Amino acid sequence: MQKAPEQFRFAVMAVDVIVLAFVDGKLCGLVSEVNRPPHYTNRQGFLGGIVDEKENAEEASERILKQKGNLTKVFLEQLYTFSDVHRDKRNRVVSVAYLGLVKPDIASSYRHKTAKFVPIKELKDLAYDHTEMLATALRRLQGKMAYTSISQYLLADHFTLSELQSVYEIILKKPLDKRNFRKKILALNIIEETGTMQEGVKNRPAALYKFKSKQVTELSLIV
Amino acid sequence: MQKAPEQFRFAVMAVDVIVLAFVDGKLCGLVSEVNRPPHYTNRQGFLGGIVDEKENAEEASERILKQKGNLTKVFLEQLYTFSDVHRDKRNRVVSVAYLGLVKPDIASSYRHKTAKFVPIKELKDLAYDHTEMLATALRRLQGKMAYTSISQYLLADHFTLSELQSVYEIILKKPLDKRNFRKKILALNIIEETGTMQEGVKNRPAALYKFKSKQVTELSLIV
DNA sequence: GCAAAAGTGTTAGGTATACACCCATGC
DNA sequence: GCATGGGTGTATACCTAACACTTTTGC
Repeated sequence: MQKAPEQFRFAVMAVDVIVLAFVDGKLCGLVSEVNRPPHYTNRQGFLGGIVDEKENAEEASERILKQKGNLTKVFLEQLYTFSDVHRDKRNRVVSVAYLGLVKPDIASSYRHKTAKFVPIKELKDLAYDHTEMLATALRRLQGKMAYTSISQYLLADHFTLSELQSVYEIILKKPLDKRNFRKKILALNIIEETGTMQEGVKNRPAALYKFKSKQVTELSLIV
Repeated sequence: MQKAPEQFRFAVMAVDVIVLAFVDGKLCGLVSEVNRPPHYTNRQGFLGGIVDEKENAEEASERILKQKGNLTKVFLEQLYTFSDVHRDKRNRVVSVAYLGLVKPDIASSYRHKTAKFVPIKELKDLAYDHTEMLATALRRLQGKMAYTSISQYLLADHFTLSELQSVYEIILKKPLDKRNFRKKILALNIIEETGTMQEGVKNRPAALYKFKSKQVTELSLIV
């Protein structure tokens, strides 16, 4: 694929990935330190980078997660493209933002020399326009929780109904009635019992469930 | 704003606007002829163009609609960014696609030397990846119809309940019960009677309604 | 008076909500 | 035996869906 004439290429094409996951029951974002004086010093930002010649934006997101965070097989969904002229104070960069979701078993054992999961409540004053990106990601996640099975990417393959309910409660920011939640989610017929139980917990062990399909499916409203 | 070093700027940043409107009761898209041999000859495509140095993607969309279609004040919403390496066979172009909605009174009297509204059923084999863009736009519109007041951008300022119902039926592709539709839409409290009636129709004149707010508001489900 | 679209209520079935107690396990 | 979270059913209010006839106007 050839490049267009140089005079038409004003902008750098970048991607940023807002990777979210539950760690210790808290919703966290994957960030690393940003230090680009003079405009951005000692700030945190999501992982991102420049799209190269031979890849599309989603492929770039995957590559960058691997290179800058040693993460693979992350669920990705395109969020929004941020193109304001001054969104990066250094020079013109247009960024296609992706939402990334990681299962809690991966996230809680995640260790990396630069990137780490930080509770979203502590993510203030991020570099570039990443605070706005985070808000966009949370809005999208809230919306999708209500009518899709996207929650499966925030849970281990086997999970309890209480864990599933907790994901809903934290993302939707409202408490749900346990009996009604169970009735509803079981009626949707998207999860099933694995036949196994929790082990090594200090209270009554819960039954473990799994999603029937690994796809995100559209549903009549969950909440 | 300075440009980034040339070697990072692989792609051209473009926008394409999928402008939709009702003309004669049919949902139509605004297209013009595309003739870019050898890859694209005698095809139709949505209006689009290159984002320039001093504007963001939404501003570029507005400028291009004005320049290439003499259209202003179009409702715009960012749809999706198309970045496949070969989506434009000539050279690497990343396009931020926008959904544009135009009211039927504007669309039905629209005349332009190159652009025209064509029923979407006749829009086959569009240039570039514009067929995929159209599908994305229709999906988005369907989704938003169900839980927002976005339909206001597809209706004249004053409209009848039957016109409103027809917009829903055509976009959602299913017939709705007249009595139930009226009950539901009035209960949402987003429209009100203007106090005026249709004139010059050859049947019983209908009451005219208008939206209370010019914003797109989120609602509990309409359908 | 006929064609065309406007306008209008009721009923039945299903869904959502509110709510409290017993159970299994580890320590 | 106590602390912790797991698991379960019912009654009511509300909402949804199905359905047909009369009214107003132009011609």
